[in-house]
Amino acid sequence: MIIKQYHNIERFPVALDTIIFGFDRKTLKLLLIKRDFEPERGKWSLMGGFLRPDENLDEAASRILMKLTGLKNIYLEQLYGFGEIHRDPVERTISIAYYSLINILDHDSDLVKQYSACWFPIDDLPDLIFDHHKMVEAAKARLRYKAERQPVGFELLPEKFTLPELQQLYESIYETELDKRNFRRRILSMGVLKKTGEKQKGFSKKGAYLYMFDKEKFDELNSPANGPGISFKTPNT
Amino acid sequence: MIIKQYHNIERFPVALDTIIFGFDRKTLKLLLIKRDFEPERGKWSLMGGFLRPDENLDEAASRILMKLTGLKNIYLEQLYGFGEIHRDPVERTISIAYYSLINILDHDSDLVKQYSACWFPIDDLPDLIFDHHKMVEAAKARLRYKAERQPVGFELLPEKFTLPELQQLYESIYETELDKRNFRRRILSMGVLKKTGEKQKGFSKKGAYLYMFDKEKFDELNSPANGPGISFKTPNT
DNA sequence: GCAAAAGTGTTACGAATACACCCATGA
DNA sequence: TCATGGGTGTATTCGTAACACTTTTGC
Repeated sequence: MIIKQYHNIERFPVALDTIIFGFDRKTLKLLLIKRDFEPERGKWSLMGGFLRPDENLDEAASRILMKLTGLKNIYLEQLYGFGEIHRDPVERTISIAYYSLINILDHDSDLVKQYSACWFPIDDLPDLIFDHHKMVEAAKARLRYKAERQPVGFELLPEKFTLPELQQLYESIYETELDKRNFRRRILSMGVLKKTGEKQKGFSKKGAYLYMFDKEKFDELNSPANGPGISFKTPNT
Repeated sequence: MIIKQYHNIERFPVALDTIIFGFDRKTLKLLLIKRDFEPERGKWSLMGGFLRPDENLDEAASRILMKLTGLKNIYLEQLYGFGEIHRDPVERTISIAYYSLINILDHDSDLVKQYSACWFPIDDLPDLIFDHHKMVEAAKARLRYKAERQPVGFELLPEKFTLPELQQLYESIYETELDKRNFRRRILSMGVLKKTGEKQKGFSKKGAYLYMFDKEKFDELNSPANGPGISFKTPNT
């Protein structure tokens, strides 16, 4: 006999909440939405939604991210499952948190307006509903972990960027200042940056060289054959 | 108006599956159970169960671990949420995987018999049902990560243990051989081991000194005030 | 010509690695 | 007495950290 479903067990709504990181060439930011429904109407929250029967967790998170930003094929990674009994006052809900890294200039600002969404600097966030602040803390920790081993600029920066911008990004992530010379040496020694030869205009008088990520080199270095791959240690200076 | 539940959304069974690591002073092992119910009766599987309304995720994982091992207050950490649509052929189920570290000698062997459970060496596992092999891979990776920064022997070894035993454990986790002298230096330099003065009898002719973990020192070093804490890098030799 | 940001090299220190011999004891 | 596993020290290499001056150019 084939069983068609389990018996005597409870079923729960499964939510996906996404921490959306962006970087505007100066500050690391999160995209938050203002709730226009109860409970907690008017408060700030992460973008979220419920799992549907026809999608797996990654697909659901992707759909929810798309809904707010209009973006597809975005870096998205599962973070942690949150399941405190009263975390959602409406009904017992299990939430799987995801975090994503997007180029802040790419997103669809009409959609963002529609959701009364807003970018907040990571070190100056408003109060959040439910346990969303815990999710944000977990995402910050995970991003630091990830940045130690991969140049996260892949996702957070535009195609071409300068080393001072990349350094600025790392400084935001680690909430610390880095030494220019040591940072350059380390990041260049990974061997995954290509100098384009072009210089950035407009920002500084001298102008900084624009770089691109060399995805081929990166994939090569990160292939299983080459072990754990490149690494960028948590820096002190 | 206060809403009592969400509308027009699907609800899902939420399962917890636990990867149970043990170490028998020689080999790193996993505790698996033989399913005596359909589907996949007779195949091997991780110990699992469904979330109940009156417990959070950690509590549920704890209860399930207790059910098989008889052990309470065990190291248990959430790993990852698995939610492929057809991962469970009976019904769409979301599973949150946990891994736990136990001292293999502590568990209740009657319970284990009752479940037809069995310890398998980590490098010689049987086929597992559903996506349980993926869960095991994730757990192995996480354990390596954890062992880099904390002496996992806290949980996997008995109260008193020798350095050769601890080295054996690390060698199982990393699936590599380590240099005795370098291992000792590194592990002792963490400053979280206490030499008891006693020697182990029976195993080797000379006898090795027994050590204990110094939990106070460990907590001190890992307190937020002291930054990221001690670390044990992935070794080569 | 000067303010503002970009770019560059060297030294010092500490951590990780490689490596080989003596010690204690039970059989 | 000898076989087995336990215990110890040093030289070398490599990565990280600390640190200050020159270059370019828009104003």
